[in-house]
Amino acid sequence: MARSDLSETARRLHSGAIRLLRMARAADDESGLSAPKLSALSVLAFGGPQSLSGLARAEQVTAATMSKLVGDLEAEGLVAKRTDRNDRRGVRIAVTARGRALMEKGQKARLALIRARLATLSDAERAVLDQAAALMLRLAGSPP
Amino acid sequence: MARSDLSETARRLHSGAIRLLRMARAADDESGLSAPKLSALSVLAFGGPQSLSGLARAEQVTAATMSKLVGDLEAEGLVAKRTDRNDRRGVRIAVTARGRALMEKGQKARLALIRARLATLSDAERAVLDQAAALMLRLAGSPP
DNA sequence: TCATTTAGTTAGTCAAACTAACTTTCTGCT
DNA sequence: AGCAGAAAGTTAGTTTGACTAACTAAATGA
Repeated sequence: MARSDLSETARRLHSGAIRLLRMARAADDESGLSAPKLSALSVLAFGGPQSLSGLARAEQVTAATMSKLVGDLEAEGLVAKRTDRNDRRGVRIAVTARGRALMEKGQKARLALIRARLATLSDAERAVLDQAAALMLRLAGSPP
Repeated sequence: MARSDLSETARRLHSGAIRLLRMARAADDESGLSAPKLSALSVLAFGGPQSLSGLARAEQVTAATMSKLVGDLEAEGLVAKRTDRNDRRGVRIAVTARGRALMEKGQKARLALIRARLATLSDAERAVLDQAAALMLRLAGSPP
């Protein structure tokens, strides 16, 4: 593949990802939670209880930002925060059942949008996207 | 493809797109412009001069938000704004040479990141991503 | 023991998003 | 022609989410 083809693929991939996420974002309003909140809940739901700084790192924001956001989530009963028994400087943050339910609802709506669109494709096309998803995660340095 | 496979593909595609864009965002700081500004400049650079409301629609924000942002871009000499001769209620906004240069620089940096990652893949894998990009644009209802 | 580092919180600031209110211009109907 | 309603854009006010700076408490290692 020539250099210009690489650039073209990069450009279209970038553009495709942006548009796909914009489309999926339309479903977020239903949960009544912002994207940052949903995202943090998702990290907790899938990764289990975290320290505040761990959560901030996962979300690529500062501890100050995450401290505020977690405070809000706690006030809304979506996470529970308590002193870390192994290191009393820190806290452990866990998602509550309510928080998990809301997060799953939000995610379900988002994925339903994508899934409905996927259903309009052929099996071969879907297989392409399946492989591409794994490649994209690899490109970004994340585990699939 | 079964329903659960569809959901899994949707989940991984969603996740892959998020991570890919997060990775690409690392390059944005170099241009000294925010993502919203770069995005608006991009729309103007590729789509030609626009009305303010057209630009707001393309970026999926309100006219108020875009009015402020365009005001800033104009102050920075990156766009030129003038009354629309055909409808004096409105304005035409065009990217300046300076704005275009900055936008292209920013985009170049972003795509370079993706391209470098693409270079680590096999030809077959790249072909998969190329096809996937077109499919993603189709899924999102955008022209490739 | 103590200097340094780490974990988290709070205050202040800024950008970007929204809504509301407003002015100007356009459109279409009477 | 006149006018009501709609469209285009601007400004003010508010909220959220991001950052930095400053701080306290706890942990670490010399």
